[in-house]
Amino acid sequence: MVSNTSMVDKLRNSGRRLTPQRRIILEILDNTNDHLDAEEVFSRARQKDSRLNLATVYRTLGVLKEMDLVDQRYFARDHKREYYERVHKGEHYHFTCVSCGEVIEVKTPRISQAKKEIANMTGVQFTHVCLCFEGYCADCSQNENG
Amino acid sequence: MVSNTSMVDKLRNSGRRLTPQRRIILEILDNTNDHLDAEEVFSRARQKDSRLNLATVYRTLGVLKEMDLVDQRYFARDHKREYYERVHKGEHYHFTCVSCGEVIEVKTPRISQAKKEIANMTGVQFTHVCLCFEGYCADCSQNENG
DNA sequence: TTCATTGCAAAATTTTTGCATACGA
DNA sequence: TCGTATGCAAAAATTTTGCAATGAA
Repeated sequence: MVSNTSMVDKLRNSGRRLTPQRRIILEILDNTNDHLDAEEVFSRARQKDSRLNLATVYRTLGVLKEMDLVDQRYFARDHKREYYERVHKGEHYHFTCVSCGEVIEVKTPRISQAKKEIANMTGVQFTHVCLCFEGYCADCSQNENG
Repeated sequence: MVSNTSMVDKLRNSGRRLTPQRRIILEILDNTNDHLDAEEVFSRARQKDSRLNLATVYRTLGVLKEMDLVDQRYFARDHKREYYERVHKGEHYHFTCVSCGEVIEVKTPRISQAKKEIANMTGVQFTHVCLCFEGYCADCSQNENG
């Protein structure tokens, strides 16, 4: 299953254990392009192990995030809910259509450019950027309004 | 009291009422440069009217946001908590120091540049961008690490 | 007078935590 | 074996909602 090996090693090398529950959650995240929230991960994981608990999902996602194996993001539509995705994709951001709810991944060099410039001018040092775009996707733009 | 008049007019013109509670909340937001969350607005408002309710604060902030009188933002430190500020400032974003918690306002043309480019390339139409920067401020950068 | 708004309390939502038990290394 | 991880249930934290009462226009 994909490059699970390195993930497994990372887990083990950090003194953590690879439990069946974690294996299930890792596999779910590895084999989807969707952006999942904890509840959705939970519901998919439950199909493989009906005793798996929501708290375990939260704890596992926390561990994976801490190890930089997954990114935790927010989307515009429901900003308070956390979504997770594997980190192997390059730098990218998300655009959420307020009409149909579609999430589009967008790439732009402007953000890291902004970071560099701000860092130079102010002396700050970035560790993280959280960015979400919101608006109408191309389809909804045409169909709904001008 | 600053440009309260226009705000008051806007409220009234939209068929809404200017209650004492709203007057208090408007005044608080108008006379501070701090970034306040609902709880903080509530606590300041309570000093002027001890019967004012937290639900009223949330409802009022919702109304003001809907009317574009205040911006609702998220900061890096506690991303789930909503903060509010008057909109009369120009386009700007926030950098939160993960070490000392300071919030710095930053300006950059790169974001609207990114929006234009993305819009041109994909046909999407932006309504909103939520962005927060996180890292070490200049002081903490020097004192803590390299 | 009328309908938007308030206060209050209760609910909703999402995430976290305590603790005894289970199990991976 | 030993300490990390799990399940469960209960708590936490933030925001929303129902409803009767209030009060701005």
